[in-house]
Amino acid sequence: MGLSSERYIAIRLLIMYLDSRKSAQVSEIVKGFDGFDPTVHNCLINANIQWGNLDQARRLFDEMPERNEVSWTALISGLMRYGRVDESMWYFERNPFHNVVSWTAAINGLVQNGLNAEALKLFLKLLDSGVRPNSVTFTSVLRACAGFGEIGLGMSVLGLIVKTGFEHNISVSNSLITLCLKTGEKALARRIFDQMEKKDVVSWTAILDMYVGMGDLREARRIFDDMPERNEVSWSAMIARYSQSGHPEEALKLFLQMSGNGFVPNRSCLAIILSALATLEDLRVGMNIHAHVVKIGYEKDVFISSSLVDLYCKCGKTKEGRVAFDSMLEKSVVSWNSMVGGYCLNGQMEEAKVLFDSIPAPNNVSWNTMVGGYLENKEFDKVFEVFNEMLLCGETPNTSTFSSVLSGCASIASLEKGKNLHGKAIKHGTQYDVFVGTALVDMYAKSGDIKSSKKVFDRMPEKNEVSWTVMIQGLAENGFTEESLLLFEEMNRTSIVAPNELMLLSVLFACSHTGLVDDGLQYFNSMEAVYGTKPKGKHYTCVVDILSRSGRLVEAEELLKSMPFEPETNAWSALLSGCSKHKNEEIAERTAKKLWELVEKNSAGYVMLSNIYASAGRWVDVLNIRRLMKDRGLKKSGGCSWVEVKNEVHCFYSEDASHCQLAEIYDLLELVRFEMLAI
DNA sequence: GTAGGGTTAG
Repeated sequence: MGLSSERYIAIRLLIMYLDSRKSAQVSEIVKGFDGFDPTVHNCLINANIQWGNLDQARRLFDEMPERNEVSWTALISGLMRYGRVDESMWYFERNPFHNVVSWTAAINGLVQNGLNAEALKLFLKLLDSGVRPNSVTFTSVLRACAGFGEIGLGMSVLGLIVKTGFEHNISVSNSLITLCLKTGEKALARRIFDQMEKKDVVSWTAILDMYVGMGDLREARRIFDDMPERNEVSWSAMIARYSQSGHPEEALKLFLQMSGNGFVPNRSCLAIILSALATLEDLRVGMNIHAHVVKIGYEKDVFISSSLVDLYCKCGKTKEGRVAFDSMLEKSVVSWNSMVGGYCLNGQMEEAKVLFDSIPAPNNVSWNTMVGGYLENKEFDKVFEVFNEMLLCGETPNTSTFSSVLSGCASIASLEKGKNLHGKAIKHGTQYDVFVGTALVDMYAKSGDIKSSKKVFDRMPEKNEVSWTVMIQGLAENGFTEESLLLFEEMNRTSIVAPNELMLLSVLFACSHTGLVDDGLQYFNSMEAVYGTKPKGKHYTCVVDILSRSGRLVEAEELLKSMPFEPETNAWSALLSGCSKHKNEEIAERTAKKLWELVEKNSAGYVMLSNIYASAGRWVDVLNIRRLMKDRGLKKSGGCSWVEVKNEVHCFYSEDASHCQLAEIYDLLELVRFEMLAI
C-alpha cells in the first residue's frame, strides 16, 4: 500500500467495518496492509476499548513494535473510562510523548473517576512541566473544581484561563457556567452567560437548567423557546425537566412536538419519555414507544429497559414488567429497584421480598423501596423489621427512609418508636427535610402529642401542602379547633400553598366542633368559588353535621336534597341525631325512612343507626336493630383500642377478647378498682 | 482528550 490516498481510503473502510462489527471485512482490510501499520493498530485498539475488551486492547498495544502518541492516549483514556485508574496512570508515566492531549486524557480520566484532588495535582504537574494547557484541559480542570463544590478554586483557575487567553472559548465558558451552578453561584453563572460573545446549544441548555434548579419552570421554558438553535439534547433536557418536576403531560406534549420538528429522539430521550408515560400510566402510548425501541434495537439499553419495567409495573402489569426485567442482559441496581418497586406498588409483597433478597448489590433506594412498600401495604411490623435490618447491614438511612418509617409510627400511633426515630433522624442530619418534618408532625399529632407536633412544625424551614395539611388536621382532631382555624388563616396569608380538600375538611370539622356555624358555611361556600375545589361527600356530611348540631335542620335537609350526587350515609345520620337533639319529629321521620333504605345495603348503616338510637335513648330500637343484624348475619367491624408498652403495641378489640395476658390484665384491673374504692 | 440531557424509593 504505497499511495497515501489509497491508504487513507482503506483506513476509513476499516473504521466503518469496525463500527458495524463486521469481522470478516475487518480482517480482509487488515491483511491488505503489508507489515505493521501503527494507524491500523490504533483503530483496532480503539474499537476494542469501545466494545469493553480492555485486555485485548492492552495486548494489541503491548505487541506494537512502535507506538505513536495516538496509541498511548487511546490506551490511557480507555483504561480510565472503565475505572482502571492505576493501570492508566502506569502507562501515562511511561508515555514518551508528553503532549497536552495525553496530559488532558489523564486529568479528565481522574475527574471521571471522582478523583478530583488527584486531577488537580496532575494539573499542577502539567504546569510545572512547561506544557501549555489548552481549552480542553481547562474544561476538565474546571469540572474537577466543581467536584469540590467550592468556587474559590475555580476562580484561581479562571485567572490562569484569562492569562492564557482562553476566556472567550465557548467550551471553557460553558464549563465555568456549570461550575457556578454546581457551587450555587447563580448570578455569576448568568453574568458569564450574558457576557459570552458566542453561545452554543450547550450554553443555552446549561442556563435553562439553572432556572429549573431554581424551581422556575416557566423561565426555563421561556429560555427554551428563545433559543436560537436546538438539538436533541436541549429538547431532551426540557422534556426531562418537565417529567422530573411532576409535569409528565407537558413532557409528552413536548416530545410529540420534538418529533414533529424532525428531531429523532435518542436513548436518553426515550428513557425520559418512558418514565413520563409510566407516571401517566399511559400503557397505550408506552407500548407504542416500546415497539419503536425494539425496532431501532435500543431495548438492551439499561436506562430504557429499566424504564420499561417501571412503565409496565406502574400500569399494573407486573407480569409484563417481569418479562421485560428477565430479558435484560445487563441489569443495574435501578432495574432491580424498579421491579421490586413494581411488586410493592401492586401489593405483591412476597414477590417483592424474594426479588429484593436476590439483588446483587442493593443500595439505599432498594431498602427504601421495601420500607415504603410495607408501609403502603399497611404491614407496619415489617416496616420496622426491614428498617432495623437495613441499619444492621450498615446501609445509611436517608430522608426518604425516615419519612416512611415515621409514617409507619403515625399509622400505629406509636409515640415511643416515633421519638426514638426523631432522635435518629437528627443524628443523620435529616430533620430539616420537608418530608421528614411532615412525617414527624403527623407522627406526634396522631400519637396525641400535639405540643411536640406544633414545635416541629414551627421549626420547619420549608413547608409544603402536606405539611400544612397534617398540622391543620392534627390540631382539629386533637380538639384544638380554634388553633386549627387560626393556622389555616395564617397559611392563606403567608404561604403560596393553596387549600386542598383534606385541609378544608379539617377546617369544616373544626367549625362543627366549635359551633362556628356561619364560619363553617362560609368556608364551605368558598370551596369552589375561592379555593377551586369541588366539595366531596365528606364535606357535605360535615356541613350537614354543623347545621344539624345547631338546630338548623331545615337547611340541613335542603342541603342534602340539593346535592349533585348521592350523600354519604353518615350525612343522613348526622341529620337524624340533630333531629333527636332538637326534637323535630317531622324531619326525623323522613330521615329515618331514608336511612332505613340505605341501611339495607350494609352493616355500617345498621351500626350507625343503632348508635343514633342509642344516643337518643331509644333502647328498644337499638335492640331491634342489633337483632336484625344478627338475623341477617351481619357483623359489625369491631372497634379497637391499644396501648404501647416497651416498644410493643397491644391491641384490644371490643368483641374479641384475645390478648395473651387477658387474665392477668383483668386481675390487675380488679386490684386497681379495689384500691380506688378503698380510698 | 472536553462542556449540556437519561432509569428507581418518600
